[in-house]
Amino acid sequence: MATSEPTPETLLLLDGHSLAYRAFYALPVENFSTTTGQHTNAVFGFTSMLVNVLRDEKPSHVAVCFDRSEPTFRHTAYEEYKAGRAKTPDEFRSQVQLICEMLDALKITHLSLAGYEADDLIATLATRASACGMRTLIVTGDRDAFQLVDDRVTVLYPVKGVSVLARMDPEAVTAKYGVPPQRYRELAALVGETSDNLPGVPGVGPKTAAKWLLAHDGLDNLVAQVDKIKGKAGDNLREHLGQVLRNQQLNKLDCDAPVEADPAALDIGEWDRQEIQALLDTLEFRGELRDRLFTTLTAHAGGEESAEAGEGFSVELTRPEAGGLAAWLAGHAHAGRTGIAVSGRWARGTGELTAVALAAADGAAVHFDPALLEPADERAFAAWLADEAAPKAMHDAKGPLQAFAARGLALAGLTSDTALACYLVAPDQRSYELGEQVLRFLHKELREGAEQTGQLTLDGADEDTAAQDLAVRALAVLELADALDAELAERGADRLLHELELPLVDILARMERAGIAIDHDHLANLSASMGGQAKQVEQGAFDAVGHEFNLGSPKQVQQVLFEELGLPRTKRTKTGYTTDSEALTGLLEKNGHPVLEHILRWREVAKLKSMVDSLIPLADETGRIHTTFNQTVAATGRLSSTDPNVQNIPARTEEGRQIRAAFTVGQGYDCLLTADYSQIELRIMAHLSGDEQLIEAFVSGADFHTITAAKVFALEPGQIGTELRSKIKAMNYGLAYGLSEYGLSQQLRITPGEARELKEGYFEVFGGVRDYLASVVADARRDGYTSTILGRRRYLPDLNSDNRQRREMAERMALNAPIQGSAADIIKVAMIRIDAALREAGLKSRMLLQVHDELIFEVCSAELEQLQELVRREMDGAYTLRAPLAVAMGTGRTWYDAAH
DNA sequence: GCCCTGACGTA
DNA sequence: CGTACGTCAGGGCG
Repeated sequence: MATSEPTPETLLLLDGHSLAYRAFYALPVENFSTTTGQHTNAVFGFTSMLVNVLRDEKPSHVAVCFDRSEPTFRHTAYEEYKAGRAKTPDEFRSQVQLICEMLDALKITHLSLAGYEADDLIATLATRASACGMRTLIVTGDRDAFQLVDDRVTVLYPVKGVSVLARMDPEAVTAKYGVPPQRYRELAALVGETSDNLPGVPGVGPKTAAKWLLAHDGLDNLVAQVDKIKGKAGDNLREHLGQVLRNQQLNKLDCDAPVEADPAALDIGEWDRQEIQALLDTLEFRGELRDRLFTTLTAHAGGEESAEAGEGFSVELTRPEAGGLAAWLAGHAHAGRTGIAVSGRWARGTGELTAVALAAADGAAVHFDPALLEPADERAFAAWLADEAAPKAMHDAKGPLQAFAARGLALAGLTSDTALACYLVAPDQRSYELGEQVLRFLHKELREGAEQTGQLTLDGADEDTAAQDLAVRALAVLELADALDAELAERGADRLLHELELPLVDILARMERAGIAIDHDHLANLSASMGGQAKQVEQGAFDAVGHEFNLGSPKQVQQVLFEELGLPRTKRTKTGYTTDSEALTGLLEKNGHPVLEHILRWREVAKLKSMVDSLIPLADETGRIHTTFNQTVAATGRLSSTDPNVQNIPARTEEGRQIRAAFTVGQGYDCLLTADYSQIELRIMAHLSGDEQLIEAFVSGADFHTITAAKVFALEPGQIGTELRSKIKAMNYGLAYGLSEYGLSQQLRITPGEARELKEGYFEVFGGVRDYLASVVADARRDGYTSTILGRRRYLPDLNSDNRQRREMAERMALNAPIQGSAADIIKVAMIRIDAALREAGLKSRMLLQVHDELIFEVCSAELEQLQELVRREMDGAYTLRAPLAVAMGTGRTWYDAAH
């Protein structure tokens, strides 16, 4: 297909089911599934065909027609119509809904009509379009549509996979079938259609049928002269004549179906890029797949996103001589905001710069190596960079900030970080790569020079290209920042960026730079002792089964447990049967095979040992480790931590907690202080629900789970034993996660009926919580997103999925996101307040780590009391909840000792 | 070497 | 069939 000129007034009609079915069988389903098990091969294939046709044919009007489940006149006329068809696979049916969502997002009309097949709707619309002078293109895998082909109507028929379409115009139909399109129905009636359960004349294929139709000038005459047909085929024709006439009646498409839509009204609307992004996210179309789809969509679909060639970023790049940078800064970098892009490396609280590009609002750009600057330029750059009054934009600034800091440069005046802004707009994305966001929000391609020329160049030219690319990135960041400011203002998230996430960037950078001291000897001792235990336990496992095997291999463990020892099979996983600790503990209780204990114990020790061993080499020359906090990965608004992850250091068991004893106070300081919010998520749930009983339980100040249990069971708090308390504790926490009755019953080892009673009893007392939780989901379903107390949104399009698994998953996310997200908001506010207060007070003590609801400080003992008072004040005051925030603190030489 | 899976650590 | 993460080891693929 090579049509490239736009053809005005072309109507594109697609047969939704037919094409989706093609895609479903053409694309291997195992390559197209989401983590929730939703298959997406049909969605992908259909969308891919759609965008290809949009790109190649540039229609002015589009509609997609779908079949309905109700019987049609064909079923009434012939009971066996389409009988014997294999039942539509479930994996297919759930995808049709997704295709409709995709079409909704693309603002493409889709329609269906009870009693009619998609083909009839297509025939009707095509007929109407012809009548008003439009051309029609029909994309379908159903050959019946060939009867519609004429000078104005063309069928595009998929011949291979989802990418090759045959263009069936009158000539092509005639060439393929030997009869013109208007005779195609007659041919099909003779030959039959297996998929519709319409048998034809035995022994008669398209060749014979065409020969007959040509020789007798059509089916009517053929029927009239049926006695003259010779041979076995002739006998068969006479014998099956009724069937042929019936086929002809049934394969006629209805050109006058009561379709409301008018072809002229099917023009392509402006589509919503947020919606498309969100949908591509939930479909988990990523990597090459997503790029291809989205690039095709953005570049060619009729929406607002066309990235037009040659309309990219034009920069006036200068590479300053000595003294030139100072002059450039004076001339360009004060009036408006300046975009900054850097290249270099950064990790673990430090980094190095290899190049910096600055782009000013006037299109002027400058590129330089900060290591090669003249002293005057260096001073000018440092002063400008640290100037709060010179506004700047960067994309993912924290890493570059570390690299600046390593050169002694400080950055102030950051008025946008475009990665953070994108995160606030769409927190569910897995990547915020600059090029993607530029395409999405600016509808431009961030073409890198190397890609553009596609050839190897000499070193000097490479350098120029790299400089040009970096300057383009700086300009792109600048433009993106403006676009995102508007985007954020629209959804009321501008304060979230400017007052929360942006101020946090530098705080996190300093926490990363500070790192935390590690007691190497303690870790080495732990490693040795755990290594010894692991060996011993491993040997015990070998003795118990009579041979060696790899305890770290779930596959080998399955082999040993279920095949060799014949233990009862556990819950299925994708590839076999689970050997997780819950399942093995269950087996142990039932069966008690000694190897089970060894496996469980070995896993415990091996896990801890590997954590210890991974920490040791991360210490720098001063014995501190420096995590990296990621501010844009958790969809709820939390931070995450990597290399190492300091947010999953063991706390549950005494043995695990020993690792915390290796996190210790460093030189120049006297102890660590930990401060955490007690039950912050439950307090938020109480606050958001406004449930007076739950709020009262917190205000009373006594043990929360005991008080709530007393209320539920109508007892005195003193009468609540551990069992009742733990039941209600599970309820309290479960609610915030969207726990089901089944899940609750599993956890408490009670029957689902008892879990139901427990839940009902709970809601009798805490009805406000029930109402709140219900309204969260209902509101989110209506609005498309949830919100935290500070207005942080999470978009959950799956709330309207017709796939139960996906929908229920989205409902649990909707229940949890405002609670977990509000907690994240609050501790971020607290960190900013604490940081400001520390500076204000001129304290040397400093914040080192954040673990979701806990902050860890390194303290000078002379400042301890002042610090405690300050931290408590700022954490308590971070937000006013109706169930007031409560902070618990502890101090000690190590993280272990500072527990409280 | 890369990617996925299962398992498991935290809040 | 309870949310949010990151890491590790094994194992399949190229």
